[in-house]
Amino acid sequence: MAAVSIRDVAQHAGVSVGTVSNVLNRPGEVSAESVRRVQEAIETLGYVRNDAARKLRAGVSTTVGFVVLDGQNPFFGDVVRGAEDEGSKSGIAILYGNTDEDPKRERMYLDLFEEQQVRGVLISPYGDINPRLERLRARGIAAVLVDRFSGDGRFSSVSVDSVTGGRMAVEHLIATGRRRIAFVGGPFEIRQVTDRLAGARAAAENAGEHVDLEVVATDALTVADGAAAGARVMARPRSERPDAIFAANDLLALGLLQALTVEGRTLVPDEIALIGFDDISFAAAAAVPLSSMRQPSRMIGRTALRILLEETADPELIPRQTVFQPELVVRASTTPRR
Amino acid sequence: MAAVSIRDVAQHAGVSVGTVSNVLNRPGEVSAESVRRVQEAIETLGYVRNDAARKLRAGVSTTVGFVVLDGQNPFFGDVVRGAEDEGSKSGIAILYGNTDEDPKRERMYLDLFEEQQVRGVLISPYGDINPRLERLRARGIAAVLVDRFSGDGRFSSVSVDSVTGGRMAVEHLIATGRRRIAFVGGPFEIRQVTDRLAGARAAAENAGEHVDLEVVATDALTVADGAAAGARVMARPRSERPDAIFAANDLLALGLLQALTVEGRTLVPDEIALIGFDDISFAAAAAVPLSSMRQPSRMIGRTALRILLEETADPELIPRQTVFQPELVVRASTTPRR
DNA sequence: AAAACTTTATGAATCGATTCAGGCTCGATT
DNA sequence: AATCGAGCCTGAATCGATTCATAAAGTTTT
Repeated sequence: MAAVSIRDVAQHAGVSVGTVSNVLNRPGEVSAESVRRVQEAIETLGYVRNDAARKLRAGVSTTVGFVVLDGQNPFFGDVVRGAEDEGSKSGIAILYGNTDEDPKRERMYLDLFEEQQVRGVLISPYGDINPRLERLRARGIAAVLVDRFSGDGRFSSVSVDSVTGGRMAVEHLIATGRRRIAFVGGPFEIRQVTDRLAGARAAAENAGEHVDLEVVATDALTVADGAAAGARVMARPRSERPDAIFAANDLLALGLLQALTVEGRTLVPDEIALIGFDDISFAAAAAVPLSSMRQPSRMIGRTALRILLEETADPELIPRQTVFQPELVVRASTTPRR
Repeated sequence: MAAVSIRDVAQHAGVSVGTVSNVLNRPGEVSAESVRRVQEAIETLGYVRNDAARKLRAGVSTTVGFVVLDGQNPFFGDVVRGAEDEGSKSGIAILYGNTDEDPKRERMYLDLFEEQQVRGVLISPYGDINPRLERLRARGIAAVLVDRFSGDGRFSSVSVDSVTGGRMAVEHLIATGRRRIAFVGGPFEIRQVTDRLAGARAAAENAGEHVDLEVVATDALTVADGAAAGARVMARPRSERPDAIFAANDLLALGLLQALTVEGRTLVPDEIALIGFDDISFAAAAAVPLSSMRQPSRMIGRTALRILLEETADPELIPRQTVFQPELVVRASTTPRR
């Protein structure tokens, strides 16, 4: 418990505590000699700033909270990594919370972050979270929505156009000759899921000819749920199966891929084409390399954190919506071997 | 900035600040009436405890730092998730830092966590980190090594027996008839890598007959490095290639799997058997389902956090090493189709 | 040489929760 | 009636960094 405080440093350097604080925070206003002496004292005593005291007095925090929908999903791993990179430029650390699509956990983490008085919150929300975020804002804690468009414009957001992404995915399936398409995804409390489905519907309706679009609902966006959905599809007689599946994310798609096999032979892509969403790094390495809608995940994280810091620096800023466009990545899972 | 402090609550409830604090921290010593009034005041004013002030005065923190070697690796995602689960039981949040095998970043995060005066630190270290951790300990911050055995017993650790894992993996390769084995992994600053190699060497030496074991070094444990290593192997004449590869982790193995193809046909497992380490959830969904050494990743995280909390509660505790055994998971990548 | 600035340093007040020595009430004990 | 103790409450002191009004020293201007 060798608690070395700023007072000890001041004493050792033969200056006042105010001067030490100035060396730490605005070295320009201190003489070179004092800076040298203080720095030497810091060195020899092994002084480390007490962030709690700093936060208490100055009201500034060096942590940002990040509430993530699904920590297991490499997509969010990449997003967090982007935020982390951007944060480390300015000494910001990430307080991390994984909700696993559970509103209770979501609330818990927001409470925790409020107690911590984080500088701001990045959140990929489950359901409607605005009232809770408004309250944080009233306390001076900004929030930026990640991977979710802020419909009412009350908060800044960084997202990918999921509707367009859904449309592009299904257009691709139609272009490669598929007509009986299934959308696999859920729960529908997650906005990205409904958006991707909406885009898929639009594509099906605007196709020149008739296209079936059925919805296979899942409880969560995981590999296991994908496999379960795939098993349900496989349980049907062959003629009633879709000839293409658009999965709401790559985890579901990888699960589906595992399930869509008969006697060791996969039905993908010949009988059933399969496309996912996110283009996580494992999509390319899948049993059948997976076509997917790529999101610039790392850039989403970087951008979200940058906007958050800008907004906390200047609270006058008006919320702004940043929307990236997804990119179609075609691989074997939608390319029939002739 | 409606900063509601304990003072406001006290005033509203008509009691002193001391009483409010007591209601918050030891409600048993306060009359039922006071508890009621204070709670009502907290409710109506929307009071939230200021963790910075609490930390400053009481010296207790509700955050734990977690320094992770590679945030992109789903294995660590699982470990973090385990720690998070265990922490949320007692209102502990995770401050997250990803070093990406960079000692500078590792130091940066430890500095940051020290400033934050976290309750303790979980770390999967790169290279030798003991002196730095000793310093944290002197400051009252405990540390538990994750996924790394603490050789000198100075700190508690939770890990998997990597030597045994390496041995089991190579024994499996030998048992399925392979004799020219390559170990792909690096950098050797990472203890797990050297341990797995040591295990592999032991297996090769103790095999009844002669077994070749070559080492193909990589710069990092990523899919990209695995692919690069695979390309180097493929550049050799066919007769000089190994007939089995043990990759230091699954990311490398997945990269290798991508590289080990000739004209669209994979050499795995017929010409080259391939086994990884970690059994991340994507191993099963790979192009050729990947054999791997499974680690109980989530349990590692839970256990590490539990031990950390126990140690911070009672500093007298002696460091202890928890070692789980890995489990061989055989899939197609080491099972030759006859 | 006096006046007017600059530059730099000082140290007390402050942030909000916790702690703890001391005080008050009221019923029980002597 | 005096004393004691239990139960509860009070409020000042405290944690460590920052801030800011004030002062001291040094430099330039008149």
